[in-house]
Amino acid sequence: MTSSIEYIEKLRKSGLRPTKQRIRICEVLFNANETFHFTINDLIKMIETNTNQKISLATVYNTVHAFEKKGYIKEIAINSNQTYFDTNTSDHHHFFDEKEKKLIDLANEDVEKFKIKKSIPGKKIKSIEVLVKVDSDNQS
Amino acid sequence: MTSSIEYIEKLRKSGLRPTKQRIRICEVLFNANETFHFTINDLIKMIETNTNQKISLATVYNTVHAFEKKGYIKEIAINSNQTYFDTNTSDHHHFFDEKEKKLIDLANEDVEKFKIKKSIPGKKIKSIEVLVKVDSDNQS
DNA sequence: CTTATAGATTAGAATGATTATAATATGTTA
DNA sequence: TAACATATTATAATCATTCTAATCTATAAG
Repeated sequence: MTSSIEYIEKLRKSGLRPTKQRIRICEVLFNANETFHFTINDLIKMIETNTNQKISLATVYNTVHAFEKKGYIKEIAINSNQTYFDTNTSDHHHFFDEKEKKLIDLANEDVEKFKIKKSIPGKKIKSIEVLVKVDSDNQS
Repeated sequence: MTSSIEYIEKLRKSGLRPTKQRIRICEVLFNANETFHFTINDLIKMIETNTNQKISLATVYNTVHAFEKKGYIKEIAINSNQTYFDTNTSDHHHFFDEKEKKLIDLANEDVEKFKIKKSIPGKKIKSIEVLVKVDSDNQS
């Protein structure tokens, strides 16, 4: 459990005004014991849990994008009609079950190190993401 | 250049009726010298080039999904508001320039082989996709 | 060659995530 | 405390994608 005072500090330090809404979103995202994946909709449901405070949809989008820009959360590259985010900002990868639309962390240590042997002139690598799509074992 | 007769065969063989629209889409997708990446919108523009034939948006979506299911094209896992497809169905990876929304092929040979050291009970691996996000060299 | 019909195409409406707008509220600095 | 830049909000707008249900067509059977 991190107190809201620390979130206020955190927000201020990165140039984001510590508003009620942002602090609440910090609590929801960063008080959990483990990191997790979420969509905007998931987040809204979590925000509304144990609170009668409601946060406008627009604010949730704005805040999530602001947090992403500051590196507090990461967007995950998958094909889905909804955007998935991850509170685990460390370097790691994912399994994705397309049927259940479920993401599972794949630690960096669980992927053998590999190098990209090609480069693009004028461009530099920002990130490398491995997405392992999985399917149920029992094929019908 | 593949003649439309071959596309008719190809479609019939996979249980898809060879309609004017599907044949035209085959021509656009598979007559090119090199494989390429496209969105539905790109495809519509290509279809309308050099032809006065118009294909309904719904048909383009239906056909693209049918072709994907048959394995003629592949969907690429990236974060974008639009879905990207690839006429290169072989095992390979991608660079992605988020600013320019541009995909570049990354051949399998250009990625060092690596193993996934973790598995998920009851699930089996369907595909492994590496996405290398790139950025302009000259940072402002 | 006709006909019957399952499957395909179509225009347009519906959906749903995301973004824009512009009015109101609030944190911060002087 | 005032002034102002920034944030929040409800709502509308956007835009890709999917749905609908009417019309059309490839094809298999007679």
